Amino acid sequence: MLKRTSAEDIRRRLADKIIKGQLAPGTALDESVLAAEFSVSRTPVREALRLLAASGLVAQRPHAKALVAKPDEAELAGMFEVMAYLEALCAGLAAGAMTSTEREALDALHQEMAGIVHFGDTARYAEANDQFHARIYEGAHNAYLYEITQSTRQRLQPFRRAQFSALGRLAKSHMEHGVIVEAILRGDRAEAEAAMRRHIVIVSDEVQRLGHG
Amino acid sequence: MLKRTSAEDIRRRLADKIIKGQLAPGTALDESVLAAEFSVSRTPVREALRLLAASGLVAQRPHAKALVAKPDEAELAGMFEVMAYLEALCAGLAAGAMTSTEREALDALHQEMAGIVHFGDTARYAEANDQFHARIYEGAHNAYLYEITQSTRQRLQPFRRAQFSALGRLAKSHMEHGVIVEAILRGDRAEAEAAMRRHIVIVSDEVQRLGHG
DNA sequence: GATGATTTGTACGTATGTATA
DNA sequence: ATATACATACGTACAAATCAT
Repeated sequence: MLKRTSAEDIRRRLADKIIKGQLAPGTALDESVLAAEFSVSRTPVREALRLLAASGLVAQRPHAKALVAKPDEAELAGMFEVMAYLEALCAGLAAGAMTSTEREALDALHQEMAGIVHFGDTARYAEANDQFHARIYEGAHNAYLYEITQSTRQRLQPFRRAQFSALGRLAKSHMEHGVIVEAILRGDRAEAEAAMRRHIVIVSDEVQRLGHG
Repeated sequence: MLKRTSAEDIRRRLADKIIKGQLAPGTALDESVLAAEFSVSRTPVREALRLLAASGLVAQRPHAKALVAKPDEAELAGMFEVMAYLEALCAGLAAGAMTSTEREALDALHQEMAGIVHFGDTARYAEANDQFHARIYEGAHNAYLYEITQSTRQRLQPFRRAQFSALGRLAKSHMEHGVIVEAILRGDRAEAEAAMRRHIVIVSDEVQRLGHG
């Protein structure tokens, strides 16, 4: 899927900015401005915006400026609900399908994250957390499931950014991971699924609580 | 999401052709040829192809012609696995969330399909079948779930086309639907989920059996 | 393996539709 | 409400890269 085109490059850079919160939901994306910013013509910018719209990060209407997607409360709740189910499915399948190498790598990463928690490095934890979940998605050994789960995660990322700032959330998150890892390592599909589901529901609740406050 | 642009129009028409099998998996899509066919320039055609690539119906590589997507056996199996899970999730949620109006409409459609089965009209049944499943997706009252389930269904459509040609499949399909409808009508989430899952697994097996020859 | 024909990728200009004064 | 300004949608020309020969 790698495309060495300017359009693909711009797509990736814009997606990064949206995911990292440098472009807040609701922000207007002017083609000419972006073209100047990236030193290209409007054509590849247009194509990048189209792709972002297709993946749901951007909302487009004919003849109107593209906006960074801004789902309302209900839409967000629905997406988090689906996210919980998808991640749970990944964890359950991973418990049954992961190779021993993958299981060891997951366990190693989990141990490593204990150290990050200890130092309270939220930025590094957030990064490792993405990797942790990605490894479980991969572990399900289902390319399509990986694709849609990762895509859903990306789409929700702008709204989960501050989650680890909450007091004690880092340590709790790591403990929840521990239950998931244990279940996956012993091949307990049902418990892996249930534990992941609980984990994501907690994250969703936390995020939506913060969103309201 | 409605776009009155030539690009969106072309996207829809191409998607239709792919879904209906008029453009077989693996077929090359030449931008200039399509432009001539639709009496427009290459620009809107390119954008349509980009959107189709994003939704997974076509595969694009830089500087190479776009091809109608042709997943291999393993990818197809993975997609069907996810499909079963997503549809089951929809059915389960629908059992709990549908309004009485929606329940009645679903039941009415199911009854109507009994007549279609009786006449053995496979084309009409296929159409009604899409509607049947779509109503259940809607009934889950989750816009995002609707979106990805429908998208997955579309992506699989080219590979499920001949399913109702199999002897007796029409009647069996309708019976399986009956179990699902009954569970949804009485609000039995677990059974609705399980019944839908069984239904999709049967369809998947049937399709993949036919695919092998 | 190199070269030419063909096709995609990008730039830019015009037309069309939207939004604001 | 009408008109003006402005951004997007589309068409066309050229550049770059692929793949067939």
